[in-house]
Amino acid sequence: MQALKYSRQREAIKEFLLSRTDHPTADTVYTNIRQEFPNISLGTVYRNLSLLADIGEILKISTSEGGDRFDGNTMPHYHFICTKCNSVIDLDLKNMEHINELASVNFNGKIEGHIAHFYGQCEKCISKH
Amino acid sequence: MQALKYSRQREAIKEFLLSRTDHPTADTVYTNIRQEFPNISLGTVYRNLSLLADIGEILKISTSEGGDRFDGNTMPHYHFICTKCNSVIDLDLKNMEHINELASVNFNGKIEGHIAHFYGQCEKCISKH
DNA sequence: ATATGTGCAAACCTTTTGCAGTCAG
DNA sequence: CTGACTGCAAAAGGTTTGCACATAT
Repeated sequence: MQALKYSRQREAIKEFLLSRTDHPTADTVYTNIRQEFPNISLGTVYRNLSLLADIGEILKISTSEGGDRFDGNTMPHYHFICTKCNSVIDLDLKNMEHINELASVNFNGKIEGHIAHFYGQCEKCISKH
Repeated sequence: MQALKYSRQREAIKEFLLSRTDHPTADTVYTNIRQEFPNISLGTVYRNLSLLADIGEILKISTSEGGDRFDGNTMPHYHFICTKCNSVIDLDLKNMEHINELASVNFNGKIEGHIAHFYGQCEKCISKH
């Protein structure tokens, strides 16, 4: 078991994510945190993002394009990902726990959860036409 | 526009995927195709997998653990991913197009589709306890 | 003939890790 | 004091790409 000591870097990363709703990448976190901690290393950013995601204080969002995104909002919710600009936007969609049961029909394993991402074009990209 | 010429390598890759239901990685495809084409390169495998996915003849499944998986079954369907062994299994779950409309409520972009992956433990990993 | 496909190898991008030193409890 | 955390740099893992040659049409 790991004892978890305080670290200013970790707090700053968490604070930063709470201040944003645009689901930054690890590199974006790194670039921004460096304004406060010029010597922080990318490795430390990754280690803390992993740790925070493991203990449930942030969410890690795996995307097909580019790197993973991180979310300071840990309330269960779904994401929209723009296929043009790759921006990740929160959706106002209630949790769909029931689809786990639908998926369990005729399946001989144990389904414990799901992720769902919605794709299309975001408002900005539509208007850029 | 690209003219698309026949290639034995590409056909072999497509055939291989059609013969499997376990959603192999690019590297698994490479290893197996090499039995028929000992000199094929990994680059060629990636190029053809991308091309086939682009023209809709195979599906590319992005996972959070390890590399992408590929599926010769292009019928719309959902996948279960085991959190222990990372195996990817087809689910017998009818298409849930309607959740796109649910997600569109209060959203100012255009939702064109979704992906959903279910997580948990597969039958084999449960019995390995 | 010529555009597309291939093999090879190098490059790329994101993420992880080993190490020696630093810091919190 | 001790284990957790850090910066650094190297390495890992998966994927893409530039090039010269081969092949399909």
